[in-house]
Amino acid sequence: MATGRNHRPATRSRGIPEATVARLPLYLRALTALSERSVPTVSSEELAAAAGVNSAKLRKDFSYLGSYGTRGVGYDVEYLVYQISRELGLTQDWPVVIVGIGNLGAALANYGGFASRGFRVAALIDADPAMAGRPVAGIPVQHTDELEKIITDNGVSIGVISTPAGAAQQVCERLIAAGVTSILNFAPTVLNVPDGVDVRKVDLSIELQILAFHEQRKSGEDSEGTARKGPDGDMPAVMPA
Amino acid sequence: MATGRNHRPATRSRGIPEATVARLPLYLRALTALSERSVPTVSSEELAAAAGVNSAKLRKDFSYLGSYGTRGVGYDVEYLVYQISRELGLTQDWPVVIVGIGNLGAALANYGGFASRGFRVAALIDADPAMAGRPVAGIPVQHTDELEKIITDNGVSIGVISTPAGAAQQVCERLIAAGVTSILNFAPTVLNVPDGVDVRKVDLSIELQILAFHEQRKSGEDSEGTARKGPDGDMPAVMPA
DNA sequence: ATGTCTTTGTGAACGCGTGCACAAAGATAG
DNA sequence: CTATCTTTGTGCACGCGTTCACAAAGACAT
Repeated sequence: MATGRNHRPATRSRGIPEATVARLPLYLRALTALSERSVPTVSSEELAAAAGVNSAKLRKDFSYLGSYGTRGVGYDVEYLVYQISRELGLTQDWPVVIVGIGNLGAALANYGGFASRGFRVAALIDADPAMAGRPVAGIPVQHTDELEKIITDNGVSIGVISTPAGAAQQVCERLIAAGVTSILNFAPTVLNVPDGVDVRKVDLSIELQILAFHEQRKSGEDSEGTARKGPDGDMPAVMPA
Repeated sequence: MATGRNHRPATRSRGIPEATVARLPLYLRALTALSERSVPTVSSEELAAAAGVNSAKLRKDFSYLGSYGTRGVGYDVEYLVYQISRELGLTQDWPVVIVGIGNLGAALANYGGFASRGFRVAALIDADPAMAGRPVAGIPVQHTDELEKIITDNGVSIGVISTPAGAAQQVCERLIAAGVTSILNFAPTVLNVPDGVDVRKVDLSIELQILAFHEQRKSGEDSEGTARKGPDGDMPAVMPA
C-alpha cells in the first residue's frame, strides 16, 4: 500500500494470501522486463532481487499459485508471465472510469501504466460543466449527470476517484449504486462502502507523514524540541480539559 | 500503501509499531475535522468510526503514545491533535523536492495536501532543459544539474520521485548522495537504497492490478476462461521449456 | 546408471498485528 | 461519601505473514 489497506481483512480469496496478491504485480513487472530481454528462465534468487523481496518469500508466493518451477533450473519466464497475468485477471479487459478531472485526474488519464495491461480508460467524468466536452488525454470529459449511464453502458466495475475530499463519498455511492464494485480512492477521505465492494486508497499526504515520522526519528534522536523523557512526558502549551 | 511497504520491516522505531504509525495520519485528519467543528472531546468509539478503524485498535494505538485519554469522558481533541502532530514530526517544517515534472509531478506540485501540515515544496526539478524556468504551481522548475546544490542549500531530507521508470534509480542515487534520507517513489520501479534510507512507493498500476484480482474473483467464480481445476491445472498455449 | 550439483517447494517456528473482554479509573449524581 | 455509569487502557489469545532450513526433485556430467 502504498498503500493503504482497506479491503477485506482476513479473507484470503481462494487460498491466495492478500500479501501475496499484493506482490504478484511486482513479480509480473520484473518478469515482463526479463521477457523483453528474451531471458528464458530465472531462479527465485534472481527474480527476488529484481523484485526487491526475499527469495524464500517469492518461492512461497509462487507455491500458492501451483508448482511452476523446475528444480535445478528455475522458472520459465514466459510461462510465469502468463500464469500471473491470468491469476490477476489481466487477460481480460477492464474498463475504468476516472471521476474528478483536476490536476491529478488529468495526470492519471495521461498515465501510461493505465492503458497497458488490460486497463482501459472508458470515460472521464467531472462535475464542472465547463470541463464537459473538453478532451483530456484524447478522451472527452463527460458531466457527472452521465455517470450512471456511462457505468452501465460500458459495464464498468472499477472506478477511480480523484475528486476533492468533500465530493468523494457521494461520488463513491453513485458509482456503487450504478454497479461499480472496486474503487481506487485518491481523495483524502475515508470511504464508507457496503460489503462486497473493495476500496484501495492512495494518499500522498499520509505517505509523507509516515516518512516525516521516520525522518524525525533519524535526525533528532536526542535533541527533541524542549524536554522529552518518557512517552507521557512533557505538558504542552495546550492543556486537556 | 498504498500502499506499498518498503521500509524497515520489523524495526518498530522507538516502540511504536509500524502499523500504528501508518494510522496516525488517519486519526490526525479525523481529529482536525473535529477541531474545526470545535468539538472538545471524542470517545474512542466515535473517533474510530470517523477514521474507519476498530475502536479497540485505536485505543491500543494511542496507548503506545501514552495515556492521553480520560476514562468516562474520552480524548481531548486539541490535545490529541498536538500530541500526534508532535509524534509525527509535523511541528517542524519539512522542505521537499519533487523530481520529474511531467503530468504527475505537476499534479503533485499543485496538490494542496502537500503544502499543509508542515510540508513545503522547496523546489521542482526536471531533466528537460525546456522546462527550466517555467513556473509550475507558482514555483519555477530547475534543471537536474542543480539537484545537489538545491538539496544541500535547502537542507532537504525528503524527496519525491515522479520521473519515468528509467530515470528513477539514478535520480534516487543522486538524491541520497546529496543528503536525502526519505524518498516517496511514484515511478514504477524498485529502488535500491542503502540502509538508513526510507522508501515508500505509490504505484497506480499495482493498485489497479490488485483490484482486478479481487474483481475477477467476484465475477467469474466458476466461468473462468477455458478449463480450470486445481492450482496446477491446465497447460496454456505457451509451454515451459 | 550413478553421482553430484543446483534450485525448488514446504514444514515448522517465530513475531507482529488484531480483536475480545474486562478490570481500573474517573466522572457524575444523589 | 457512596453508588452507578461511562469509557479508557491492556492482558491474552489467535491468526496471518515471514523466515529459516532442509528434504525432494530434477538437470547434467561421467
